[in-house]
Amino acid sequence: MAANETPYRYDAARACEIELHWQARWLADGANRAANPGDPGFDASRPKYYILDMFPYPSGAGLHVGHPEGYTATDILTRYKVMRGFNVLHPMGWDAFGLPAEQYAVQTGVHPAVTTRSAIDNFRRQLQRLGFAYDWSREFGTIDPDYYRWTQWIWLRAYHSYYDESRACARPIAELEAQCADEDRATGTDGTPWSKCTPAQRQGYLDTVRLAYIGVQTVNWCPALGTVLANEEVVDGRSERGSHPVFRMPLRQWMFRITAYAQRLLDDLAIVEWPESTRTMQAEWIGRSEGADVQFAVAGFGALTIFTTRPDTLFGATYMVVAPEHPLVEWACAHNPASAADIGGYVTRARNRSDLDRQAESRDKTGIPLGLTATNPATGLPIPIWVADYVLMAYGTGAIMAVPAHDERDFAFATRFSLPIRQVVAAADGTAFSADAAACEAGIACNSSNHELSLNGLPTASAARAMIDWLQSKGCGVRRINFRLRDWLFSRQRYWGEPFPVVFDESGMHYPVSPEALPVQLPTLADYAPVQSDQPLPPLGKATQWVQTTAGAAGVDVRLLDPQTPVRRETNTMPGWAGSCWYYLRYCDPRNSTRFVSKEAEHYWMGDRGVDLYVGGSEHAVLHLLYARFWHKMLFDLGEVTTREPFAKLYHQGMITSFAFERADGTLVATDAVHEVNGGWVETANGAPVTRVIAKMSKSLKNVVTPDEVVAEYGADTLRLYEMSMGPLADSKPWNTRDIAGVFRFLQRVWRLAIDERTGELLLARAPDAAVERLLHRTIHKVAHDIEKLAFNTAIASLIELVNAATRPTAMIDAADGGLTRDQMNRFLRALSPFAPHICEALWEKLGEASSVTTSQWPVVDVAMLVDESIEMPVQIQGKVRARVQVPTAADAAQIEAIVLSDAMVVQAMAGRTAKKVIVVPKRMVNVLV
RNA sequence: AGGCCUGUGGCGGAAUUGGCAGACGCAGCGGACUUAAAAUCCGCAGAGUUCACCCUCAUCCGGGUUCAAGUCCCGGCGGGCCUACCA
Repeated sequence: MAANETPYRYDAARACEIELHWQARWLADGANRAANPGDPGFDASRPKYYILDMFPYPSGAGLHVGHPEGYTATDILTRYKVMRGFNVLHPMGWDAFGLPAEQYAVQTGVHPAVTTRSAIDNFRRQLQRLGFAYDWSREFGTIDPDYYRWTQWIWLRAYHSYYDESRACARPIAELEAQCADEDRATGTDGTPWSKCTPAQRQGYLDTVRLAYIGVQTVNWCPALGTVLANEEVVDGRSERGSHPVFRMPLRQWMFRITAYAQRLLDDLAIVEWPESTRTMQAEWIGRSEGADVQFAVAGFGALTIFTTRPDTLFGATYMVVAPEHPLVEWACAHNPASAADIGGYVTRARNRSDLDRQAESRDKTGIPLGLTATNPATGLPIPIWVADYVLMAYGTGAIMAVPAHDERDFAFATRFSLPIRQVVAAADGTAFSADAAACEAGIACNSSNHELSLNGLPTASAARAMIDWLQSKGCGVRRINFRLRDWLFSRQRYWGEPFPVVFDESGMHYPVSPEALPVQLPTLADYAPVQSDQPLPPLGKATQWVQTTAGAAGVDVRLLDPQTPVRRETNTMPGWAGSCWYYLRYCDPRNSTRFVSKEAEHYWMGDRGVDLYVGGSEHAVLHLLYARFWHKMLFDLGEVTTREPFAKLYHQGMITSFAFERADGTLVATDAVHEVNGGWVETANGAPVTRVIAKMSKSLKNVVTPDEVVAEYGADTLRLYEMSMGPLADSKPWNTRDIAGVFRFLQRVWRLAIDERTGELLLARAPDAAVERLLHRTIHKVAHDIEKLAFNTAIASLIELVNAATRPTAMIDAADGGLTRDQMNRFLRALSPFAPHICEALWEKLGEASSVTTSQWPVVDVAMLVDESIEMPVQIQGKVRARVQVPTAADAAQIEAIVLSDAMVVQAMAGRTAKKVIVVPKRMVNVLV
């Protein structure tokens, strides 16, 4: 009965029908295609805008409602910018190589090429079902040979380049080779002139300067994952992914010399419009510190060099510590057989301890004396040298001078082993030095003089300068800037990644594959499982036919190697980050088969400052965003791109969380094990009360929501609108299924405003209501303003207010009464369309408009409609609101004051007292002080 | 341990950045329509107080600046994120 009365209602079925219809049409019409310069239909007079979402990694589980949050935001902005006359590039693709896909394949026994493709298909289906205005003609995946061909090409560009410190940019390594030959430069450790060097020696030298180089490094080896990991992928001594233990071991690996770019990566954080927190995290990761290298003489050994940020405390250095891996340790054992066993024992224990264990013991310092002394260059006194694992080989020089009086770690160590503590800095505020804690703050140097130098009385900064000057004059120290950032380990012992375009001959020398021979295709391997072992064994090693080949077959330039030469391919693969380092460039020109991106397309879409808006999660604040910046800067130096930075403006959407329930003991309960009892919640099994808390969505808590289920129940427009109305884009917000009904009802009201649910006929007002017309102008104005601010929640609130104001009461039978006129409806639909494009298309068509609402112009606002003739102003007496007065909008402060003081309510509230002072803020408020 | 962010009704959140706290939505309550319900429409709705009006109190707690503080400053408490022996 009821259904018959309103057969044209906007319900889930109708929403879905409309959405599928328009999604198919957009795709068929190429509605969201962006034309490149030179393409038919390209309009050079329009400004460009490049809006990018972070590359999704398609997992087998499909999308959850967190994914579309950022995508909906960028979609709204895209549609808005298009209506504003911009050429908008808004692409989507897939980051599909890497560990998770491979792990999933190993678990299921289905080849990653298969599982990845089906995951991509599923992601694409889900995204298209939400009606996002991506230019799907630009879609690609990192696993496409047409794409990774260029990933390999960029790697080769780095391989063929070195960092010219004098010019602070990357240059072709051929230039350096030519210089070496011209000058017959002595290279390497033994000083052999270039002309006398063997090819292997020359290559060895060049490998010390290449941007993509091979070298022996202490790496993070994760036996459970069967691969090594980058520093960025290791958290608390465990793998970031899967949380498996990670061990340190030396290995010959491909690296990127990202450290050459440390200063520029730091400096250029100033020219990007990024969240402060993200810039801070990158700056801290790069970790610049200023200080000095200081040499301490060790009898027999030579100089022990340390790095310190506090050269001003050199007089307080009472002992030294080297890392267990430091060469001095081995030397000490060789020269002091008596204690060699003890030292060796300590070093072995320290080395076998994973970083995780070191972490667990945290402040409990361990160490053992080396039985050596060094001479403190400032005091001339001998000080003992210890080995301890609180000093890290990878930072600085792997050795420190210990100043226990002014360094917490050294203080803890000195206390533990009863080493002397010598104060050399006095607190600036005169606080006396206490022997139970280190005083690390800057202060005034004291007890710091020898017969040539006195720092006494100098504040820390100038004391440090004076000390460095003195050390430099004595030739035993030098000013130095040190970075925490280390070179980027770029090899993985896994199958599912880009192969390196490089081969080795029998002597172990490496040769690049020539660019024309790219891509080096990843061979199809039936057994791709990682080998769990103590030693890294790349799975590609099993493809013996592929690995063992000839220089000619591998595509090595004949000028480098005779085509018949037997060579072995590199069996490591690139890490998952490789593909995402440059995908934003490929989107500019995704089908180019002769260049990674045409100069013209790159120049047009990247413009002066790169991607205009980049939206993605803050979890990539360091890893992806640092790597991509590094690649971009290399490409910039090599003349391949035109901007210094890839992403001009970055925005992190917040996480969508969910509810879970917590027992009295703090443990969590799955949502399906709880039910609501008059306003509270109890655990179904035992009736015990539980409290609702906010938690991450997880399978175990049964609180994961997928877009598919929401779309089925309400439609895509409702899902989009709900996610945008939840709160500020940047905040983390809990999903509350109950709230979705609110925005769904809003869309139903929009529909009902335009359509008679009983007949399906248009409902349009005869004449515009003046108040509604004013409100419409204000709404459109506010929505535009809010979209530019990415404040979608408040934009939606104002659209709701407008619809509520325009909604005709049920009792109003005549369709031509109330509601919106055709012209008003037209403008309203255009303003709503970026948020809920499908329903707007359907109603737009009902209005008789021929083309799509998405190609219409953003409605024009009459600024005269934004101001009223008179406004109500609150009047405070003594800071409390006691009255409201109506004043002309144009009234100045004096006129307002006059109106206020003559107002009956005000007079009454003042109770005969006289105004001592009247503060008038036009258009805001009035405060009368009596 | 340090750094950054954050704290507003029963709930998600607004507040033009110092100017009427609680927009909008959820949940709730009342009314109209209906035989009834659903749906819809119209209202109410921070707390206190003898309907209402008024008044008082109210943006985690305590101080401060100001004619005026959710907003700025100082101190404390709670929540979140990041870093964590980096010399």
